[in-house]
Amino acid sequence: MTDRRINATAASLLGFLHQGPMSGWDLVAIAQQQIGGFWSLTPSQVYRELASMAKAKLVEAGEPGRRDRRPYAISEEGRAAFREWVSSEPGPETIRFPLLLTVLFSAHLPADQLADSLRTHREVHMNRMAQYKMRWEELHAAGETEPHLTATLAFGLKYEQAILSWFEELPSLLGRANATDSP
Amino acid sequence: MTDRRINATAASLLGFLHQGPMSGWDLVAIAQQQIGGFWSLTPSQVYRELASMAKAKLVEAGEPGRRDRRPYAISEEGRAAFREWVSSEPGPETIRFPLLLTVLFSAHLPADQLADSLRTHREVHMNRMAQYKMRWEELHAAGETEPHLTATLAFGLKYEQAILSWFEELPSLLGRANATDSP
DNA sequence: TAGAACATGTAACGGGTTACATGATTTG
DNA sequence: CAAATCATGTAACCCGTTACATGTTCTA
Repeated sequence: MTDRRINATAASLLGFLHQGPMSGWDLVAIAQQQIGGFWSLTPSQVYRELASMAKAKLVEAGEPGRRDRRPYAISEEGRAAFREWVSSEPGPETIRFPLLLTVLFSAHLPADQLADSLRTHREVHMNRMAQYKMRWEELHAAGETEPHLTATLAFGLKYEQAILSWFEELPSLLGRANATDSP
Repeated sequence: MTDRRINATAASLLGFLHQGPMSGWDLVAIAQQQIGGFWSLTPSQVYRELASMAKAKLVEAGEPGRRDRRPYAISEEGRAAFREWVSSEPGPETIRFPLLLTVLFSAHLPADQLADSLRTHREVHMNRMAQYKMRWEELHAAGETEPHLTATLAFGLKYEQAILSWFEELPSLLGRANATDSP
């Protein structure tokens, strides 16, 4: 009887709650680790979604434990809403990459400033790549039980690799003036 | 004296308006082609931003031509606001890929439904890749004058290639049950 | 015992999305 | 002349972001 379709962010919280009751804090942490690479969410959002889902009876708040941890449990209606969401067509992906706007319009920018930005962002992605690789090793060392986790992590690896590869060919595309590496 | 910082969407419109006055319709088209791959925007947004920028004197509306085309021209204040934006640090990229949520939670989904979604999305990306390749050829045939366009297009190619490569290794990660190709 | 990390929230704003309305021009 | 396409917009909603407030427990 859930007539209002839930959004993807709420749905992902419900997805995690299938593993058992969790607090907002737990959910932020697990979401950051498992879907952070392709689905960002902030603590504020999590608490708001939890509150609104509680109102809609999709989850039930338990008694606060130590440090006010308030565990939320998924309800039967919650499972139904989740099932409905997961079987609906996933929408197209959206990507918003400010750095690429900067690159496109970098004729209006001193060359060294562009190079700075590129260097900074490249480092961010190198770090992310390193993180993903570590996680990949961990998963495989642990015996590889969860193919879905592996599959999404594989996406992260491909994605970061593509970006790094782009950074590498950039200097030759833009001309050495904007090289990201030093002389 | 522009104390309110403009947002990236407005900034990109100003960026395009450096080429000369354009109507909302023109801007939607050019944005779709040149930044659509990493920065989505809708007609509604464009018209709203134009209206608000006109109010803030960053652009000036001209007389409507045929079919009510109303050309907007960037003003001196607009150039200043753009310059300020382009020299500010570009923020981190955000990506939201609903299909990956579906994959992560696909234990709650019949295998054939997942396979359907995967096939559909894979085709979308194959088409995008084909588009990008055509555009790449066009640019190079035309004599390669604009390195920034080339650079952003190169990103699109890398990105789509990464996604396609991910689709290809998916069956082996998820087990043949969810293969995207037929027997 | 002070400061760091934990934990939960609220309020407001901005902007992305969706749905809808309207009229002009072109083409079959 | 009817239908398709071009072109501009408005209104409302939802949701992501940011800033802030508050109290708790751990640890150096």
